[in-house]
Amino acid sequence: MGDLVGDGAAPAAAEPAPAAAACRWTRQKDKLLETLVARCAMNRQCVGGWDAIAAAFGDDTTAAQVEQRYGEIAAEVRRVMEEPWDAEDPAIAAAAAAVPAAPVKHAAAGPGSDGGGEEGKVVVEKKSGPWSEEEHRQCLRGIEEIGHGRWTQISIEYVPSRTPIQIASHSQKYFLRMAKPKEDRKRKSIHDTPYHLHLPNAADAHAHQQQQ
DNA sequence: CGGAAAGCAGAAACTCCCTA
DNA sequence: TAGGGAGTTTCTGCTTTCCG
Repeated sequence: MGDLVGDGAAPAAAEPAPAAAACRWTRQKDKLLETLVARCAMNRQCVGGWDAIAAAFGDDTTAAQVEQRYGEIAAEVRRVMEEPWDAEDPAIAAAAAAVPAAPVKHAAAGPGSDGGGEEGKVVVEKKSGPWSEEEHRQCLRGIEEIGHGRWTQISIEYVPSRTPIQIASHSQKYFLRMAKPKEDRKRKSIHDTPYHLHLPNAADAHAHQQQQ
């Protein structure tokens, strides 16, 4: 791995852009854009701004094109988040896929997992051990707002201190506990933390899990 | 267009820690 | 001290993407 995403495929370089305004956005470029923007957001600093991001593409993509494209993606995400949740709606699924993603998961990988020498790479420390109430609440919030099963996005946007695997595992335990009658809960746990989200999908998700 | 590879998510087993 | 709960790890299957 020598780059952020895309494996250095230089995606858009294959096809000459006829005009700057007609920049061709491939899925890979979108993903790279999301990653770069997320890096800026997570660092709370964006040295170079859109110019720097545009330069990172290594082709003739301009800062204006980058900004416009990100605006489109962000608008779509906002639209989805503001609408009533309907998991059946394919448009929502598509928009969810466009939510900015950062390469933070790599930070949780074992030693030597990064190729090394990647300057500026986002390194978010992933803690282990007991979950705090705040992490638990954020996790539930992520499940409620993004949806069950999108652990990677929940990790990025709601619980950056935990890896997607940790979140999946934690939610697995949570739903198992929720499935238990209260009288059977002999000990209190973090899962009993009073975050009263209605979790329309929580029960469904668990039922779904049980089916599979 | 078909096959191969990679990534992601689900499920379950294992281990450790804490509470009764 | 024993049992239960929580966190981690690993395996498996599915989906998506890339390459010939």
